[in-house]
Amino acid sequence: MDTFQSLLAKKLSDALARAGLPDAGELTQATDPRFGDYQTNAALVLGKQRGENPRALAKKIVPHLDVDDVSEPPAVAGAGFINFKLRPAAIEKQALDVLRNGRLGVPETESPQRIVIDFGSPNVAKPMHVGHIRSTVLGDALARVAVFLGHEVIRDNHIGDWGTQFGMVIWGWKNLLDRKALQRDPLAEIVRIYKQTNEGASRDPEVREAGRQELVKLQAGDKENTDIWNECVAFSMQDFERVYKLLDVHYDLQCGESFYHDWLPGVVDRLLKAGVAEISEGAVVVFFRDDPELTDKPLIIRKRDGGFNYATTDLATIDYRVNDLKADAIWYVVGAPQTLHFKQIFAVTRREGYSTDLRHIVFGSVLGEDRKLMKTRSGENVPLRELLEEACRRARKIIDEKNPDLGEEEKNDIAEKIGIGAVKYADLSQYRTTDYIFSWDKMLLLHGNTAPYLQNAYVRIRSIFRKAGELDGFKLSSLPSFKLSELAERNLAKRLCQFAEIVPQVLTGFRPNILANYLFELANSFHAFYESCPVLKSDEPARSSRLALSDLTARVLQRGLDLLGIKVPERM
RNA sequence: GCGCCCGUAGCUCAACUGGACAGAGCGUUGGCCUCCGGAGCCAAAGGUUGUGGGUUCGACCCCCGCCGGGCGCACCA
Repeated sequence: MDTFQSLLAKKLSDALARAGLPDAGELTQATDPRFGDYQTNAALVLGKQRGENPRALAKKIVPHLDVDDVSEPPAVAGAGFINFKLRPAAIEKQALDVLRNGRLGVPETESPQRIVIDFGSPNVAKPMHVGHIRSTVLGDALARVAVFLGHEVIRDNHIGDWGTQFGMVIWGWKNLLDRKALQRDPLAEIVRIYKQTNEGASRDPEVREAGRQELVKLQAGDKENTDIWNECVAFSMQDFERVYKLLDVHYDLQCGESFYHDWLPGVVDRLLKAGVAEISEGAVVVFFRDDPELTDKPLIIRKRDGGFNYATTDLATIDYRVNDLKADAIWYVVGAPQTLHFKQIFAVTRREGYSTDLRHIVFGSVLGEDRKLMKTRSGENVPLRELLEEACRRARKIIDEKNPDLGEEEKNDIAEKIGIGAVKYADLSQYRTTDYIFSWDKMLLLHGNTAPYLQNAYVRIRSIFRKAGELDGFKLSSLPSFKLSELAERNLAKRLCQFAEIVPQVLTGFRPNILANYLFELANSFHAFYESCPVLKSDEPARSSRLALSDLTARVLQRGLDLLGIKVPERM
């Protein structure tokens, strides 16, 4: 089905053709309600192209616009904008179409792709910390939106399970391990031995060398070291899984760096043979002499000592994703510090002739209240699991105050939905590339642009329907058409119709925050409607129409929040 | 030194990638509960978009120069 936007855009194209003008400009939601509901700058763009007066062009276009069924007569305004104001009858009809449409009117993409999304990527032998939250939450949301729009998505957790740190971990395991501590809290013990070994290595060259030897043995396939490595990976994965369960994040694939280990020599050989890479100062290096930005930034793919680094691994990973997984696109949801790295990697693959659509989706950092990278008091990274559990605890405390009569089990369930939702929403509602300051108080606020505010709007609607069921056994299947007599009703209905216009935009520019902002405005519109239009106490046909409007709001809220990976409670 | 990102109300952030008088929330001030959940609604005050130029019908957005902050630049991932 068409949205208002796509419908008006088509009608605009037709009108331009009839007026003997080329297609130009765009048709968008109005920037301000006083201009109407939709607007086009076609006349302005054409005016510039042809050196003609924009207002005169607009006046020439308007008579050719056949929009009588949806819009009041279009008006020329300002420098040459053409404004459209929707007719109430058109809103009623469109809202009904959306209500009956299983996808809430959201169109499927016309060019479905197979997309590998690389996000999360924690390191083994370290707990996940706040630094991982944006990648994980953002990547998951983008995956959900892409799936909903009809793409085939492979969520891949590129776990850091093969770094040089393993030499240290294995040496520590053999020399410092406390078995009892390992049983109590495996990951904490692994972190302890790693840190202690690291400190030892920085003082004592012999320890460092011993660690290096353990790494060499591991990479050569030594049985004992491989077993230790496997155990460390398994313990880490347990920690990750707990976090993923809390976050409701799931992967289709968890191919860590170790997965690509055997292919690295082949990658280097191939690039050497193809003349893409060359030997320089004993290392194998790719130079980008024709690229002014990278000309003085060579990429090492084999170190002087013969070892490979993560650039090599990333190249092998692209091979796998393109050749075996048949990816049309690969999205890397990875922090901004790696911008240069990905530019280099992408440049290499272009030189090799890959046509895959590679995107580095950067994001800003999570800062503490002091505007520095968020750390604990002692300067450590904040473990993600503890942060999430704290969010749930704080949510639980609020529920105890607001709604003490709920059962224990339900309270915990709600607390999890609110606490986790608040953390995710604080992240996703922000523009992707800006750093943001993590604040418990602001995040769990019950009003303002927060997850609890949106969840509350949903809960109020559910409450209406519980009551409706008690009163007269109301059933949604018997819905009549919309009758939107009040301004607040029409505003809400228009907003609901816009969901279909907003969702596809999330992927152009990878901006879940526009969906978050839309949902916030939707909740605003609903609350305004709720205040001024009684639902259950009104007479027919308004009553049924308002119930339908409420139902549709609940469904859009639920679906929209689901696309952000946020759950809604029935009560809170 | 070179490159990338950032600077918007007291605070935290938007602004649909060049559109109309730069919008929200928090906080502040003032209203609204005989009414479906007040975890709500309505309203007011608050701005030279870091700064100086430029491009054009039109600039928070693009270009150039400053100021201030963050990050990255050959063998860590």
